[in-house]
Amino acid sequence: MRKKVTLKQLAKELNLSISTVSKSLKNDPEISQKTINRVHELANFYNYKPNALAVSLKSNKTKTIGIILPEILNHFFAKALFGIEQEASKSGYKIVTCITNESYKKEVEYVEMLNYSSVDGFIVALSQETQVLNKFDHYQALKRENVPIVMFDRVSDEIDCDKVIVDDKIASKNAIQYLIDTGCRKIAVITTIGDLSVAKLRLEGVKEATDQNDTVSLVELSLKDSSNFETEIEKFLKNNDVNAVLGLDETAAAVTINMSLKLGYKIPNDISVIGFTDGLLSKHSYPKLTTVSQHAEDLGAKAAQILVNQLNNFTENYKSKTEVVKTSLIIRDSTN
Amino acid sequence: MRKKVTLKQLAKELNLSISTVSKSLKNDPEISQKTINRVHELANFYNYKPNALAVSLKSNKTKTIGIILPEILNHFFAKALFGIEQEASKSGYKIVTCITNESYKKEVEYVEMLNYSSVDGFIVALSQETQVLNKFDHYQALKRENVPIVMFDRVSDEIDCDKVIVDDKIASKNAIQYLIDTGCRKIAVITTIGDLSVAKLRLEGVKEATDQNDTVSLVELSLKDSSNFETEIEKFLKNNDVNAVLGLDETAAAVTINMSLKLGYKIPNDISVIGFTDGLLSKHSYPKLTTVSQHAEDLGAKAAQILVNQLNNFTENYKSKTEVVKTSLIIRDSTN
DNA sequence: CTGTTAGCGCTTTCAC
DNA sequence: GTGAAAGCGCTAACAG
Repeated sequence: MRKKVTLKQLAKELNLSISTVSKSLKNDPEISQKTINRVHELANFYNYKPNALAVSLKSNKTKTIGIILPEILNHFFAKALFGIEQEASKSGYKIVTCITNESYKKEVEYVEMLNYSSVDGFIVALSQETQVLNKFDHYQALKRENVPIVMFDRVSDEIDCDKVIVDDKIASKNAIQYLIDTGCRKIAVITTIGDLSVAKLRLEGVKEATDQNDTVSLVELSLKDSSNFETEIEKFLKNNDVNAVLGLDETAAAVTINMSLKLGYKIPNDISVIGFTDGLLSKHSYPKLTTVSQHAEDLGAKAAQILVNQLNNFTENYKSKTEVVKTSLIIRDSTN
Repeated sequence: MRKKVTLKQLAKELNLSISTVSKSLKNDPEISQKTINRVHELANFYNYKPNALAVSLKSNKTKTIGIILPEILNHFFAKALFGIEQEASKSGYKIVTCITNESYKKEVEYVEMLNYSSVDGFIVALSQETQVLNKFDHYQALKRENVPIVMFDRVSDEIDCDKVIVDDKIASKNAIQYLIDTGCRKIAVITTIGDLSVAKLRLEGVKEATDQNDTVSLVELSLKDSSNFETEIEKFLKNNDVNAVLGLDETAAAVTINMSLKLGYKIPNDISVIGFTDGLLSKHSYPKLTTVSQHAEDLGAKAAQILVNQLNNFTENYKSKTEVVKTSLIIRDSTN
């Protein structure tokens, strides 16, 4: 078993002191060029790398970012994680990923654990339960210790930190407007995530669009986790003769498509469907689903960028901002 | 800015030595109950938690597992990651996730970085490029340092370590057999991942099944990353009058379904489709896709379990094993 | 029972 | 130019 080389061993072998070796490796001008060369040579030979743990203990920096996600099987968060990882690794940061499964308790545990593992900062998307309970002591604790936090997508006004969100309200307003413009008059809004902040914003956008237009009628269906989405949506579609559906989340949109097909409706001739989604569903579904793309990767990358920036230019009195990433309505032609 | 409390500060405030405080916190029987109580009280008051970095530096254990994944947008790996995270966190391990984007160079960099960050062990799925180049020095280096590695799904015979794989060969054999049993005689095999070890195994299974049955004819389509999958598959389906397709990966299967529908084929009446996939595609597609489920979560969980086990019972001479997780053919009735 | 000491691997100040 | 020494926060062997 070959162990990792330490400064001590290099020093011994070179008949130098540890501090001289350390300085040489940093090309400190104090040290003679000759010594520097000798040290580098041996260090290369042994493929010396400083022990990150020791460096961290000394510097109080770990070059590690803690990531708190509610889920990972949801493609939106997988994409966001990808964006985060790409951006973080560019700046030499590692990411420690924790998945709360939408549980408040797990979220608290993870935040504490990562904090005691001395991550340099956090990127967080709140769990559903946390948003419902509205309890954020675990983040306030971080703030007190001046640990930078960047929240994305699932955020809360009660925490003063940088945030990266999507323009949900405008996006859903635009989506509805698009449906209206293409001639839809009876529009349904279906969601399986009514509890979340994002769903509320999206609904506001819907209201704004329809309020300006009294020839349009609106029906809503909000499904709980416990219900059978397929059955409920099928029933809903049968009972409400709508000519368009806006799915506020990917599941709602996908199930709507499938149930429409099952009922023999032609898309988009009989019924138009738009979904909030970044998933494969929409990419590979047939007929193609028109979607509000949330640019999850950008969202994640942006969050990482902001955090890394903060970590690199630490300032005592920092004023936090909220960055809004624009969505886009991706219209996919189903005849293609 | 409130900083974290250290043993030193507790000791000072209690007029005790650091070591007495340290022992008290561990309820060392050497220490008087009274002292123990005093210490615990103050520690609770300050919400003391040992500095993980210092503990790691001392113990040479970080309670951290390095995860090397080729991608994360692929649902299979997202599920595997989920399984890993769940299992690891059960045992108090954190995971540091790195995504190679199928690049050999990035893989090497990440492995080295994580190793110098002193992760306790690795869970790896090889990148495509690494499998093609067949270069594994970065893992041999770990082996020399006795760092445990568990590989899953994308593995190599050239590295002696624990492996968790899926019974790809048997699975595809069974899938083909199922198609034959349900009356298919002209069967196509389509893949977009021809380079990977798993694809090769799956193809072997196909051959075994068809070799035993000379009334069955087989056509193959292997697509490169560069080609336009949709166009190619559509053309292929038009030119080959097959009555069944086995997609060796999710993309192949999904695109096949879509193109079949586009061409007006009824599934499964005109054409049967089975796909190797664990994705949402199959879950939400309509008509339902019959799939070979690779139990990605189980795969990840198993890998984590094996690694944690090794980490907890370190033995100098360990004989590595390969664990095979069974797939299952999930037959989804499209009329339902 | 409690305290002293050394050491994990590194950085950095201050002497020589 | 080089080295000794202190210290990051913790553990553990050893003394008292």
